[in-house]
Amino acid sequence: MSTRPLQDPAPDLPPETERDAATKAAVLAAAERLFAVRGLRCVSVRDITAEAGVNLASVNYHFGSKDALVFEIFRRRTAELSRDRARMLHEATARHDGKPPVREILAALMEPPLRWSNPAHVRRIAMQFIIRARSEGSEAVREVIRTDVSHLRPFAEALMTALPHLPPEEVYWRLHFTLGMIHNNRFAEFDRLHALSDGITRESDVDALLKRMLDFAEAGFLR
Amino acid sequence: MSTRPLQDPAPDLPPETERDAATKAAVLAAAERLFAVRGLRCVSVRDITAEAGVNLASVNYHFGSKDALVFEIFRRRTAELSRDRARMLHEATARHDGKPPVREILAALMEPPLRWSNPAHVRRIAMQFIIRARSEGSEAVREVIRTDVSHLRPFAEALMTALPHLPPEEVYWRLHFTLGMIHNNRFAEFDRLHALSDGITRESDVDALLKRMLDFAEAGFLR
DNA sequence: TCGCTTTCCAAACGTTCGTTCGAATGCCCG
DNA sequence: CGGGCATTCGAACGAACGTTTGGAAAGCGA
Repeated sequence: MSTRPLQDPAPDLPPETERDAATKAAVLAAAERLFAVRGLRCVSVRDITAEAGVNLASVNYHFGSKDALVFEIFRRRTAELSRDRARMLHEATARHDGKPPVREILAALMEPPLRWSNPAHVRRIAMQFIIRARSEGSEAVREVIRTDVSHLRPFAEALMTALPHLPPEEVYWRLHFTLGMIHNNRFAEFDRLHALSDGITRESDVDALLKRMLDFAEAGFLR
Repeated sequence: MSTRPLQDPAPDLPPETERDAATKAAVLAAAERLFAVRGLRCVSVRDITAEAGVNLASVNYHFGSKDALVFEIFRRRTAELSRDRARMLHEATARHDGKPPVREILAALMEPPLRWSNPAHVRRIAMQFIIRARSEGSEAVREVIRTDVSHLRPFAEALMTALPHLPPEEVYWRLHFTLGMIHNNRFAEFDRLHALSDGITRESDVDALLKRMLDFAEAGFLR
């Protein structure tokens, strides 16, 4: 941890090994926020630098290109999310002598992104950005999503340990279905659900939603 | 069925009440194909008109704008998909004296988009376009997705009839999870699953995938 | 203070895009 | 045959974009 001053708009984005670079921090924070709210396509480099109060050329100077900036934020945030998930899985593993039950494995997968999505959470914007980048990102982003599955491996293995009678192929498919459930928690989908149910579904209750998702997915795994 | 000539590149897109308008048909077919393959953003009006062999101004003349063209294709295709689903639900309802079991309701929801995705299916490109438009579409497209839930109503009601003991709220949420599973069947997600499982998962087997999805979702509903 | 490197800045560049316009063309009906 | 209308065409417009550039400013070790 370097001697970085506590700044309000960008409290934690650029920790790494950089020396100072307040400009870089401002760009990262502004870009993440704007991308999360408006979408990657509808935010220009000019919007970002204006919001951050820095020069137009800053993005290309510090990050190389707009796509590289998106990639950088995406890399940082997904790494952090994966760390949260891995920590929860690790704790569950420790609690159950190396063999956590299915429900706790699934909870480690679901809870971090769900908590991040909570309006009160510090990572709410970050979560929204991740969701945006997943579907609107450049080829490089999609490449990472497609090929980097290292963070999912421990979950697949834990599930196979918890379900030794189940063929691995089956475990992988059900994990795929579960990820689909998780990735579907976007604003537009919640709105649609809200319209369908005439408003009786309230996604703001994170704990209730988590319980529901766990019930559904656990039943699918254990059936 | 009108006396429409069998034309190769656009066999069925523009049936409606138009008189001739081969140009419109060519634009629709070319646009759908290009959008599906490259994405909405990476296809210009020039690409479309060049592919269709028509003048650049044709898109704006016949459809008003590029976004309106996207919306038109999306509207046609989703309407057709909804018709397929409704037909399956109707048949299931008829088979079971007005009270189809959960599994058949879910099958009516899952099977059409899954079949369309099959490489051999006529609607493969259309399905890929729908998926693209769902995430990359304009505000108008997203508005329709968010607010038009009329096609889902019969499914929600059928599920509530099949599960009278379950609170409606619970039914809506589980339907939401099921839709998440369905929407997650994109190329990128299959590739990721492929990478994670070292290639033992083969999404090309539609029937096996459908059975797996039904097993998973049915267990979640009946648990 | 000097010299060097890093960072910042204003301005512009060059490209791509969706859209528009006016004339030309084809087509149908009287 | 001819007038009227829908369609097609080539061409250009104007705006928005990501990126580049060359010089000014600032940080910093010696």
